[in-house]
Amino acid sequence: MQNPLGPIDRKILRLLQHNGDLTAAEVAEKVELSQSPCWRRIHRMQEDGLIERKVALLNPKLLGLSMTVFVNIKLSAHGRSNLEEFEQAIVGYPEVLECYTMAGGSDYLLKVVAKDIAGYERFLRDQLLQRPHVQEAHSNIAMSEVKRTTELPLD
Amino acid sequence: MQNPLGPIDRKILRLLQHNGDLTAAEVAEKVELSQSPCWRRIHRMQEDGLIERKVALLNPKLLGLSMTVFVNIKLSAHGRSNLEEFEQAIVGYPEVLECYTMAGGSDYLLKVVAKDIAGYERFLRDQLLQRPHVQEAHSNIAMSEVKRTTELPLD
DNA sequence: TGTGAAAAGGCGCAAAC
DNA sequence: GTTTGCGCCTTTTCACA
Repeated sequence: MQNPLGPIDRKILRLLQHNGDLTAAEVAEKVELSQSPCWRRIHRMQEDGLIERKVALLNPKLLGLSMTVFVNIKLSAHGRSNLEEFEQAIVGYPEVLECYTMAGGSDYLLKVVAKDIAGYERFLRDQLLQRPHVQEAHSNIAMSEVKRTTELPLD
Repeated sequence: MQNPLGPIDRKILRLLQHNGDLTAAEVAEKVELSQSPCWRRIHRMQEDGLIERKVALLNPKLLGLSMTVFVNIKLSAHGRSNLEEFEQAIVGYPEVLECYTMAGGSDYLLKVVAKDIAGYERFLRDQLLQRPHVQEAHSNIAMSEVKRTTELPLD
């Protein structure tokens, strides 16, 4: 892997993380390069894992997923196996989009989506709170979305 | 727009939000359909906005973005224009990936990425805290990532 | 690294059934 | 929804500066 990312590569990445449908030729045009080297750069960055994959982004509202909730979880037992078991379960829940271990007050922060309050409560009551060693779960409900992007800063 | 999403469409979406490189033919094969109707379904869902767009997902670690911070913001003045001005600024910051208005304690929740503590502090001190009417900013630092996906639940 | 060209096959898209 | 087909375009490679 060839690390120090040049300005051209940055530009390519910026384009691609905004529109994954762009072909090598289209990208080449926008970065003022010819096809081949542009294609090679893209290809290399994919192999390096810098470009992880391409995905289709869906519209949550149109799918009826109008709720986003951030949940702070605290466990009552912090043995290695307890943590691992909890984390594995989390990965398996499709309604949990993100999960981080946190410094400070709570052990985990989860980002959860649901259709509505009822749907969220069902997930909370029947799934999350049923897990062993879950001591606290503080739900913070998002009322509206100001910004949501997958584009990382490239400066 | 043709609303009640059938099980085949769901399956298509599930595939596409996992791998956006799949061609209509490949999707068709996996959902046991022939090319054309599959292509038409995908095309329709794009026009309907259900499939918003395709993007390349980059690896934050390899870009040196090893920090994720969730920031709770409280404003001191909640006039319409203050809120709008703040939100516009937020949208303009590339290091802010997500921002929601929250029910409860704080006004906004931001998800911010940075290279390291120093980089984050610079953003906090020089950008966020410099904005008018920002009263409080509580930073919650993510230590490790258990799960991170853009795939929405489709059940 | 860059440029230009070229082969081959795949893909989008539409028509007819 | 199916099968068929056309033609463009994309990807991928090579020789060369």
